[in-house]
Amino acid sequence: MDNFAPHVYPSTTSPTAVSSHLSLNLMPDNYTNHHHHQLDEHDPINLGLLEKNNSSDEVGLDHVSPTSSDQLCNSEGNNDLNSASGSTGKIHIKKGDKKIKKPKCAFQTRSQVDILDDGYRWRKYGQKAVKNNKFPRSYYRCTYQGCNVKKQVQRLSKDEGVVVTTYEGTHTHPIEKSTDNFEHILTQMQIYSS
DNA sequence: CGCTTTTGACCTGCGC
DNA sequence: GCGCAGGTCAAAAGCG
Repeated sequence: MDNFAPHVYPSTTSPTAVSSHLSLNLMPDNYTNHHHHQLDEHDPINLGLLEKNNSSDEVGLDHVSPTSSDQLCNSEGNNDLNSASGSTGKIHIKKGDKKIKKPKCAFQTRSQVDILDDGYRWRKYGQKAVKNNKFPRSYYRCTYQGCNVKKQVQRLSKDEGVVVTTYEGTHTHPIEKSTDNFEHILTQMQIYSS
């Protein structure tokens, strides 16, 4: 994993705040109208998430205190979502090509359900067992034509109630469902967490 | 029938 | 160079 660590945004105990974070970060850059404070790398709480030199080379998510419930986002890098593996076949990145970093955001939420309806349509394309985690990590891709946004969903083994969703890239299209769905998400979260 | 999920194989990068 | 771990592909199965 030579990926840069995603920024993990603080998911809060307040569902409303979670909602706002989701709606903010799931929108493509050009849909983002407002800014909020992103935790920087000097934040001691997030160092564990941002540093890669841990015993586990996971993004460090397992090292996060579940109660801290963080949200990380790396918005630097290139937004060229089609460059990773443009054509079919097993070619991922051509040898010699410059590695292009995509923006990555990770959300840590406390929920019984792994898949949060964020308004986009996703197709699962893989699942892998993760070291030091008894739960597998699932890989999803946005099904919108031409949109190469990916996300990973993983449950923490240290706290089964915590789900980490990592978004990679930015959507090239508007959200497909009403953002009212966030209300539903939050309702679900509240139901399950009670 | 078309779309999604499952799952094993394959590829790549990194550390030793 | 080798082994490990993460990420992706693609065929088959499942489902509405």
